[in-house]
Amino acid sequence: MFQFATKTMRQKNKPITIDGIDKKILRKLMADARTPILEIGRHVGISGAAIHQRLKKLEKSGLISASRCIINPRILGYTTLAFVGIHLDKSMRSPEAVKLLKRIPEIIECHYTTGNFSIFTKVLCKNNEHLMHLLNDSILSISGVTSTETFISLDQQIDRQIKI
Amino acid sequence: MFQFATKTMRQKNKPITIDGIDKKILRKLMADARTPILEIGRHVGISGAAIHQRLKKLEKSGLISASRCIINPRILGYTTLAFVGIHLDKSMRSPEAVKLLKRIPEIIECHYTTGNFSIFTKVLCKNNEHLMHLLNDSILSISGVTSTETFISLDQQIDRQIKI
DNA sequence: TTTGAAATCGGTTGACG
DNA sequence: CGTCAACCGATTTCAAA
Repeated sequence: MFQFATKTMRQKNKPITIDGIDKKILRKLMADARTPILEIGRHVGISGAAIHQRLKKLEKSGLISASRCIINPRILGYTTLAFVGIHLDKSMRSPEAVKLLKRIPEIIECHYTTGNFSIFTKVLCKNNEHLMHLLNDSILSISGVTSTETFISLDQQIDRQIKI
Repeated sequence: MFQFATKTMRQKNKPITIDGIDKKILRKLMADARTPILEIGRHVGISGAAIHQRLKKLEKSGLISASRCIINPRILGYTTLAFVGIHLDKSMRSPEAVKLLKRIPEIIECHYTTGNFSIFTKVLCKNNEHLMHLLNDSILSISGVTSTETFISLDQQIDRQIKI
């Protein structure tokens, strides 16, 4: 099976230009990472060997950065998705805070941001009570975190990658 | 090759309990969706056929919802990631706005949220100038959108799925 | 870049413990 | 749930166009 290189295996990225065939390959694999190379080949009208080579090129360029199976958190009882903006005391060094945030499994994204917050996170909880404990017991207990603002996702209407 | 079922093929989700072997399978596939079933089998110490059966179970449960290859937008020149909160006029029906937002390819996430915004989005742009045009020409030009607030991601420190 | 062929390996199924 | 065996299809490599 064609397998994408891991980070440590990967060489320095090469500049790349992608054509229509590359786009078709990417679209197929963005929809289903396990689409067989031969099936892609039949779809775009060239041989599997050619798809294989193009895939190696796309991978070396860094454009394909990973392939993941996507877990539906609802099935595990995680039904609350929220965004949490974090205000840090100006005496607090952000990297320290982020180091501690990385240990909190409910935090699935964390960004340094411009605007009203020092740090902006996306979190996944079982329910609102779980979210409350996450805020009070985990996030607000980090020294330097002065306050948070929470935006609970009531319904996600769009979830997609960059358009190819 | 093992391929995950598409949405239309999938049956109604069944309740599920997952054990340690299931967790190992999931972790492998979350890291690389193209890991061969036989390799997973060698890793956890059971046959490929058994892994195959478990995978079908995990898929039917809905826990594995997709498998995607992940594109690195930077390679295509998209270097600006931002969160944009949107305020809607109370006369505007949100579904209308969302319908229009879906047509904007730079918007990769869109949520109805609690808190200060009607709608909260995640957007991907080539640079700050592109972001400015997205805000002024695309988002703010939607009728009912009264104002936006932008949080540009300066650096993403965490990006992961739910912990299994 | 693409191809076809050859060799190797993986996915899938069914019968059975 | 698990194995094994058998079949079929996919991946990978390479010489050649």
